[in-house]
Amino acid sequence: MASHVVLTSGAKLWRSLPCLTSELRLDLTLACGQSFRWRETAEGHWTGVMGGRVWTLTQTDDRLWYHVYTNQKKRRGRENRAEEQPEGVPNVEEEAPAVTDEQQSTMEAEMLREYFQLHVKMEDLCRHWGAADRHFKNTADVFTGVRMLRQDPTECLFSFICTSNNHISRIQGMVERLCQALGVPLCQLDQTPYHDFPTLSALADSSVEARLRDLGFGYRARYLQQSAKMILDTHGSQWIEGLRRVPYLEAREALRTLPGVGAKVADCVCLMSLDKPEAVPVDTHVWQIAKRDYKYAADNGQKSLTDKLYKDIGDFFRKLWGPYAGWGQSVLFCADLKKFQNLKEMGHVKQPKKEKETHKRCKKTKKDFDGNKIKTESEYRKKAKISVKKESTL
DNA sequence: CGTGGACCTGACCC
DNA sequence: CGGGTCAGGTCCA
Repeated sequence: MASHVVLTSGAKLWRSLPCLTSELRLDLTLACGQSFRWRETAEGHWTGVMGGRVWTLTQTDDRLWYHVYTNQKKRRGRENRAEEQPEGVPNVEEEAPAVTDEQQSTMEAEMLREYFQLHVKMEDLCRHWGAADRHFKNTADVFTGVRMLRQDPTECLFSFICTSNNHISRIQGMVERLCQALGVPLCQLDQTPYHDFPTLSALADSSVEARLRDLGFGYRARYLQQSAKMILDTHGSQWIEGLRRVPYLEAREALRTLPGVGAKVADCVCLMSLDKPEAVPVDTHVWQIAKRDYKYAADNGQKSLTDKLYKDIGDFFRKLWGPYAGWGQSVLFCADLKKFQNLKEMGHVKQPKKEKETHKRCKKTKKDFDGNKIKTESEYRKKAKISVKKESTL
C-alpha cells in the first residue's frame, strides 16, 4: 500500500522550487485556519489535497519541496461506490494526456506558485507595514512567512460556511467528513483516504442536509445544501469563480445573498479565494486585536459586532495597511491563535528543548496541538499585557 | 441602526 | 463522569 513520503528517504520522489522561509512558513500558513485540508503527516511534512491532487510539502531554508501522489484509477462500470460518488461528479485526472515528467513537474510547480501566491513579496509588504506600525512589526518579526493562500473558491466558500460559531479543531473534522462523504476519492496513504472537495452538484442534492446532520454539522447542514442549490439554480456552476473578476464589494454582496454567509464568511471567501486582498474578515479575534493592540474605539462599550462596526474596523485596517490589508490581518490573526502562543514566548531566545516538546505534542494529539494553553480571559489579558510590555521595551 | 437569543456540536475545563 | 462555557457567526424578531 502507498504511504506518505518524507524528504529524507527518497530524494528522487521530490521536486522543489526556490522559496525562502521568510516568504513562506508552511506550518503557520497551512495550520492557521485558512484551509482546513492540510495535516502534518511527518515532522515538517504537510499532506493535503489541492487542485484535485494529493500533495506532501516540506521546506528547507531556501526551497519548497513537493511530491504529488498518483491518483488511484477508477475502474469504470464496476464500482460499487454509488454512495460516495454522486452522479455528475467529474473524475479528476481521468485519461490523463501523455505528458513528459518534465512538463508535469513544470505544471505542478506553477500550481504551487499560484496556490501560495509567491509573486506577492511578503517581505516587502511586512517591511512597509512595520515601518508605520510598531505593533505589526513586533508581531511580524516572529510570525514571518504567514501568507494568504489562493484557494479554490468553492472549497473556500463551503468550508467557511462551516466555521460559524465553531472552533478550528472541530471545523477540520467536519471538512474532512464532508469530503469523505461527498467528494471523489483520490488515493489512500497509510490507511488515510484522501478525497477531493465535493462539487456543487454533490452538495446541492436534497439528501445532503440529513446526511450532514448525521455527520455532526448541526444547523450548518442546511446552509451548505441550500447555498449549493441556490448557486446552481440561480447563477450556474461557474458563478463563484466568476466573482474573481468583479470588484470586491460586488463579490462580497453577491456572496452574502447565500444562506449561512454573513459579512465575515463573505470576506474570508473574498480574501482567500477571490483575489480580493483588501478584504478584512473581522471576527472576535480581529475585534480583540483592534481594541487591545490598536486602541480602537477605546471603551466604546460595544456589545456586538454590528454591520457598521464591522465595516469601520475593516476600513481602519485598510487605511492603516492599504490594498493588501487582508494579508496584514492574517499575520496578526495567526499570532493571536492559542496554538501558536509558544512561538511568541520563545522570542529571540533559542530553546531547543522546548521546541522538541512542542513537536512531540503535535504528534501525540495529532488533531489539536495547542502550545501553551490560555485558560481564562483574565490570563489571556495578562499575557497580552506581558507581550505589550515586552514590545515597549524593545 | 443596535440588541438579545436561538442555533448544533464537541472540546475543554472544573 | 456531569455540567458549564465557548468557539474565526448568522439569522431573526
